[in-house]
Amino acid sequence: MTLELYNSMTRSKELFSPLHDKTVKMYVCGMTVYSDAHIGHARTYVAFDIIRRYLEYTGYTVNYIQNVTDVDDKIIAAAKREGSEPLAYSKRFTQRCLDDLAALGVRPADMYPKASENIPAMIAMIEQILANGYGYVTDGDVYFSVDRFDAYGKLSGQRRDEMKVGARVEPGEHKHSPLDFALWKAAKPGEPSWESPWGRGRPGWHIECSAMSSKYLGLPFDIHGGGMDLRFPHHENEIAQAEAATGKTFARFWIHVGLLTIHGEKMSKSLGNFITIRDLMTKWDPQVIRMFFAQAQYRSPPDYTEKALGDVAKSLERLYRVKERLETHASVIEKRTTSGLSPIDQEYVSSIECLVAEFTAAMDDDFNTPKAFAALFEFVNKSNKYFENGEAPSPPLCRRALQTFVQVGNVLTLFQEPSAAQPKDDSVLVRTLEALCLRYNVIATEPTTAGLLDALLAGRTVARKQKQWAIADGIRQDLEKLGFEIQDTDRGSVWRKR
RNA sequence: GGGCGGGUAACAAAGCGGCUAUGUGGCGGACUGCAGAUCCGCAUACCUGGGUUCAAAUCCCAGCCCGCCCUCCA
Repeated sequence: MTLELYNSMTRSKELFSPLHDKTVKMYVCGMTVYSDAHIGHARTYVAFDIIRRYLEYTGYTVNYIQNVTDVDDKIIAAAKREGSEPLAYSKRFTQRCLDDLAALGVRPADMYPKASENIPAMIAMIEQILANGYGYVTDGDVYFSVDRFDAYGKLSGQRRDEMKVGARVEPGEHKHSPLDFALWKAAKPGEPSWESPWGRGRPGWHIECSAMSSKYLGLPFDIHGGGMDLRFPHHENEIAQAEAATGKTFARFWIHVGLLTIHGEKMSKSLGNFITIRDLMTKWDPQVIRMFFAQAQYRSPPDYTEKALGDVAKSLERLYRVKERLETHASVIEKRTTSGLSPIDQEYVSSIECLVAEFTAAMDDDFNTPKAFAALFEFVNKSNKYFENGEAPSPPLCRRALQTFVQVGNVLTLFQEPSAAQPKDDSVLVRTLEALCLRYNVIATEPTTAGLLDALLAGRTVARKQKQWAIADGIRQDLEKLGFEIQDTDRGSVWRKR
């Protein structure tokens, strides 16, 4: 295995191998749960889902931890607005956000530690930082002293003297230097707070990630990830805290995901272009959304447009059509008497091997999903040719091809839903189809969606034989309105759910 | 001002010294009653100006644009 990973820390691709044999320890910054998860979150967590799946595909065990920030200014403000307890409020949104991600088809992380449940670990780390001389206490606040930490800026490639120019100090803060950041904030009335050696208060934002990643993964761990926007100051601060406290290297590889834009603009509430996962899923199949993200390499920023999603939906169709054709051929009883593979079969065997080789090569190159898709589509083309070369495809070979296709597709979060070939029997649809049967004078034996469709198609075949094109086209059009694609193939007419 | 990353055909998006990327769309052909699917073929590219090289979209220099971060942010 020669996985090369772009490390944001060194700004170059490096050969990846985990510290501990076959286990990859990965920490990804999670959500601040003050409102519904948006499609920017989706972009990031789909990217890490794919990274995780590929690592597993290559034989690693991945210990994937994603935190939940459930104590924060915005949460407190939002809870106050609605008149509820901040922690109850964030608990509700934690569930909603994680549910949304799950509904999108993102595999859950192995653990979602909450900030509110790990206060002792944070206090312990702050004490270590103070003991090592990297922080100071003022009026119940605790700050990290950036000037004491020489390596500060190593992740974002910035120099401290340059950073000071743009740094801000909020009124009421008691920082010694503008770059210093809060480790612990003194309690304010009406806000959640915990006892600490510095009086009641709550943790600063950055400390939770340092403390929880150290606690649950140990230092150093293999991969630390998050959105590109977190690189500075959040991740820089995480490094400073963890390394100042422990003296150990914090994370070995840093992965930053390119941020989603909407029609070329940054997504933000002020621009009014904020789209939640829930909203998007009312318009698009989760799989289309996931594939949309995967079509761009994780480091580049995808741009959301309706057209882009529509194009992806069509591409996905092409993938599914081949999957369905493979399923059909795979389930056929072998008719051939000779057991060996024909030269055409042999060629298809190489196509399958080629898919695996190219897919692996693409993903080994810093999870190059666009290249991986190219391999998949090349395989689609070869498969279609194999089906149509005049010789009946070999069912065992198709089973093998299907298995490979699905296995590889799964890494890209594809094919997680069964093929849409078997629609559900909802009563409205059944009644509509029955009405169509009456209109076209067709008798169905089974009052199911599939039975009615088959009957209508049989009726259409009769009409076609009698060259009654108006009737044949009418049936096709009516079924298309209901979302069924009708195709006349050399083996008869078939329907397919769209 | 400082830091980071980009500018590839109609659109999206790989490639990053010599080899058809790929997908959607367009055009033509095969198949078809038609449509669709599928296959075959075609067209439209590498921001600009220099340089290095036998050879540059790919390396170097300069310039012009664009995005993100430096304040909470995935």
